[in-house]
Amino acid sequence: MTNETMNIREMCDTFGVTPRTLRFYETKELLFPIREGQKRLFTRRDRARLKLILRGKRFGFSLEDIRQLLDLYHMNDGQEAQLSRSYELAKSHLADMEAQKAELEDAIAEMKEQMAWGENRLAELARKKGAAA
Amino acid sequence: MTNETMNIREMCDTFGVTPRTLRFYETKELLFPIREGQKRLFTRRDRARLKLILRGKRFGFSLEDIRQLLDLYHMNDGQEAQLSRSYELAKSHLADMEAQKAELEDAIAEMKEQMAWGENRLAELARKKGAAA
DNA sequence: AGCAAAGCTGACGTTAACGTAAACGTAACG
DNA sequence: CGTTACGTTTACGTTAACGTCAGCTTTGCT
Repeated sequence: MTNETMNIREMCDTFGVTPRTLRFYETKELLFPIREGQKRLFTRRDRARLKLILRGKRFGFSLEDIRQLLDLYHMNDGQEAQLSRSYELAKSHLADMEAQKAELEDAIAEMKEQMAWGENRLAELARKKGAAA
Repeated sequence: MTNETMNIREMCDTFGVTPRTLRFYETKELLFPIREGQKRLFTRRDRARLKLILRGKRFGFSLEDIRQLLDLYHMNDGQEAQLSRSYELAKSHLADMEAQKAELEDAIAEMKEQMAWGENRLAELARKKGAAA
C-alpha cells in the first residue's frame, strides 16, 4: 500500500517542490503535516491537498484563494454557514474556470491561425532560398 | 470609424487598466505609443497588442513570455531566423495551453463533483432543520 | 565518541508587476 | 491670470511566493 506518511524529502521528490515550499505552505495553513519529534510527516491528506494546490497555481489562483477552496474538499463536519460559504466560493471559481476555458479555446484557435501564417511565410522563404541556389 | 489613436485615459477606460500599467508596459517594450509632444498616443496596433497581453496574463504567462510571443503576431518583415524562433516559441506555448486546457477540464469536472457533494450535505442539513421546527 | 547528512527555525534577500507620491509641464476655462 | 485637470518623469514602496543563509538538533554510521 501507498505509505501512510512521507517525510519532507519524499514529498519534494514526488511533487517537484523544495522543502522551503512545503514549510511555507504549512505556515500559510495549506498543509498540516504531523510531527514526529521535530520532523514533519506528511499524510495522505497532505498529499491530496498539495496536488490540488499545485493544480490551482497552474490556473493562476492565489494561495489564499486555494486555501479557502481546500475547505470545500476537506470539510467533513463543517457547520452549515461555513459549508455554504465554501460552496458559494467554489461556484464563483467554477465560473472563473469555465470562462477561462472558453477564452483558452479562443486563444488556441488564434494561435493556430498565426502559426499557420508563420508556416506559410517560412515555406515561402524556403522556396526563395531554394530558387537562389 | 474606430479612432485612429487613443490617449492614455481612453485606453485605461477601454481596457480597465491604470496609466501606470500602460507606462510600465511601454518601458518593458510591450507597447509603442507614439508621442504628440510629451503625450502618448496609442495606435490600433497598441490596442491589439494590449488585448493579447491581458489575455496572456490571464493564462499565467509572464510579461516577458508575452513580449516574445507578440513578435509572432506582429512580424511583418521578420528575418527567417527570427520568424522561425518565434514559431518554435509559439509551438511550445500552444502545447502549454492545450495541456492547460486538458487539466482545466479535469479540474472543472472534479470541482463539479465536490459541489454536488456539498449540495447534498446542505440539503441534508436543511432537512434536519426543517424536521426540528 | 566523532562526524556528516537531513531537518528545523528564524531572518533577510529576491523577482515580477505594478502602486503611490513628489515635482513639474501645459492646456483649457472662467 | 490663476487654478483645475490631465499628463509626464523619477523614484521609492508593496505584495506574493518563495530563495538563501546561518546556526542549532537529531539521526545514522563507523
